[in-house]
Amino acid sequence: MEKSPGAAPTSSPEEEVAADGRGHVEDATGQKEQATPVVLKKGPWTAAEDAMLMDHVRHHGEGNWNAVQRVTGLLRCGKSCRLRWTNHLRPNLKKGSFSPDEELLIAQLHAQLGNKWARMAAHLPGRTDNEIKNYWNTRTKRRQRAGLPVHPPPEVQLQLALARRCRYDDFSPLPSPQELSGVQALVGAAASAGYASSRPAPLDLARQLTQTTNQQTETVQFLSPPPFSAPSSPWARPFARNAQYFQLAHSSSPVSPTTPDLSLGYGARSAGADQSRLPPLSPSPCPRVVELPSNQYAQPTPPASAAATALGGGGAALPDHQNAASLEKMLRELHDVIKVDPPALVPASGGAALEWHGGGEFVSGLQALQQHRVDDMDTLFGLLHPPLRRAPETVAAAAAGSTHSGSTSQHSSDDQKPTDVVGLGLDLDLQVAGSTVSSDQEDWGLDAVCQWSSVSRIC
DNA sequence: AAACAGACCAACCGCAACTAT
DNA sequence: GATAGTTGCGGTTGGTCTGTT
Repeated sequence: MEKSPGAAPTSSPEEEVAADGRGHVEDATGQKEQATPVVLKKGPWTAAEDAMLMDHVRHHGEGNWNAVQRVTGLLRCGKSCRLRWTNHLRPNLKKGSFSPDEELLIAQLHAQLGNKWARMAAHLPGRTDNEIKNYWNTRTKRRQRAGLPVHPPPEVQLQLALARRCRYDDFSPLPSPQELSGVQALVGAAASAGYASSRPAPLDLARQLTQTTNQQTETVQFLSPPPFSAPSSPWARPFARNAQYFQLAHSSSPVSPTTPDLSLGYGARSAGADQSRLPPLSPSPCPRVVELPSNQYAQPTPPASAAATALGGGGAALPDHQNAASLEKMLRELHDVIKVDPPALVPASGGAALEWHGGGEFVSGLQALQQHRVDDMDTLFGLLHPPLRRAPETVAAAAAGSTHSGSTSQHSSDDQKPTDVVGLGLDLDLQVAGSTVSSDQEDWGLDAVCQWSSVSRIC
């Protein structure tokens, strides 16, 4: 796909324009407006031109680009020479696709800086502003076409915040529920449109995951999107294309051995880039968090994901709704946006009510969680911003109501579940009917019929 | 196999800031 | 201080490639 810098010339004489660097160009008839114009070439550079430019820089150094034409006779304006050198010829340029780390960093930088490509490039050694700009624009376009927000989805923002906490002890604020309102908007739209049924998961995530990840303990991405997320959203499509980034990341990952856990469900394209020089802004592995059992995905859903799980985890038929198609699309996008994990854990006898009161605490419902998750959730909450920690009474309630004493390592995958609720700022009262949860984590919820009976409260 | 659409990339353009005269 | 020249930046365009219909 990538064109070589020295691609064969495609410019024809018609592509050449007369210019002396001060805007003297041919008129429509080809007549020169000046008597002695220098005809400067446009279009792709040839290998010979590259060689001339490189030779010039070698002998005269960078800068004074307008002199290149005078000194070497190269029929390119200074601007063009500078661009060519900067973007293609200068040493230490990193060619190839962006690594997941770089993509993460770009997303973060763009959220902070906006379209300041040059400043962003300063954080990405070997990358050019043009490269970053192109990268971002293609994704922006894609997302806009899909009617999705341009910036990373909420869980990515949360992920970034968590990564900072893990790696740099950075306790800057987590995304607020307000900042995460995009997800709620989708959920609310679904609710207000009367969507009260479940749909089949875009893909049978849990089953696939159960089959593919139960054998061994892997390093998994903390709060990562599900590995087989339906590629209906632009955030998820690249993920689907590069599933190796987003699934279980072995230490021997061919992609990014040093940064296996923070790849995102958006935009990853290729591997092999040097990961060793990440600037401080780049999130990176968080060993004390990411070493999770491989059955993480097969375990009960985070309360947070419960919202989306209710949409995607059930096996019932599509709703008989006149807008079912559009809703289906919307909900699928929602599913992608929040990167739903397998269906929610619920007590065998009924529904689990989980409430998140925007910036407050979990105040109810956690007793439905089982004992063996408590310690891990505590660990998780310890990573979060203090206001997001669980209320002590909730912890106690969860402990009291538990009947399991499974090992932490076995069930730490649940860490992320409550966090999802917190991070996504969802105020849910999710009821999952018709499902039972066995102690066997593989059984839960796949065939449940989920209902959004109280979803309107979100709005 | 052909047509089409989307993704990706290189390069150009215009403008603004900076520097030299 | 005014002007010209240079450099840097961001927006945009057009070509090529790839995947899909």
